[in-house]
This record gives sequence, structure tokens and C-alpha cells, in this order.
Amino acid sequence: MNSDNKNFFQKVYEVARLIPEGRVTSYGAIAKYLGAARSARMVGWAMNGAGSMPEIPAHRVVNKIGLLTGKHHFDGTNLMQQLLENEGITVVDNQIIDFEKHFWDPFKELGGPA
DNA sequence: CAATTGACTCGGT
DNA sequence: CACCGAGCCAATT
Repeated sequence: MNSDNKNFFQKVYEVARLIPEGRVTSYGAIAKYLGAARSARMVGWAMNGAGSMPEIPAHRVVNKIGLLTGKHHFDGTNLMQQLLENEGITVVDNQIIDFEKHFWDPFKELGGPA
């Protein structure tokens, strides 16, 4: 079926919405899962629109090294970090501690491309 | 309509 | 190890 009927942004919203609590993922991971590994920027842009989507935990999406590059887009200056810490994730200097331990891989969790 | 920017990532020098 | 360029695609100016 045509999962590709949906727009790229729409898919990003779906995957982001599926991120479990206490987990995080990267823009590139989502982009790659959608078949656009080099379009990580688009994921970020999508997240910008996701800011209006309460079901889309954009704060759980960070760059590939676990750095909160998008924290400036949230209200205040440390809201993103507070949200992550609230879920049991440790963040120091805008960077997630044990990032790979909290990393949520859509390929692994969603089953990935057959 | 053209140029610039942007919540990224990879690779080369 | 640090810096720079290329690729991706969309929104804003």
C-alpha cells in the first residue's frame, strides 16, 4: 500500500510520534528510515512544524551525537533538556549522556526494511 | 523569480 | 584533530 502516498513530512511525524518515552533518536536515523538518508535537514524542518503537534515529542529527536541542537526552538532555553531529564534521560551541556543507550532505532524497533 | 538559510550528516584535506 | 565543502529539500526573504 502506498505508504509513500504520504508526504515526507507526514512520515516524519508518524515515526517521531512512535518514539517511546525515555528514548531518543536522530534526524538522520528517521530520514534514513524514510529512505532519505541525506535529508536529515528535512526532518529538522518537519520537527519545526511538529512544534504545533502535541503528539510529536520533538524533544526526543536530537542530532546523531545526542546533542540538543534544536533546543533553541523550544520555549525558554532549557525546556528540551528538562523534558528529556523528566523522562529519565541525563543531559549535560546540551548533550545526552549514554545517548546510544537511549537511542531508539526505527529500523530495529519498527522492524526496518525487509 | 533568485538567493539565503536551516532542529543534519559524511567525507576529504 | 580541526576545518571545509558537498548533498539534501523546503521555507522564508
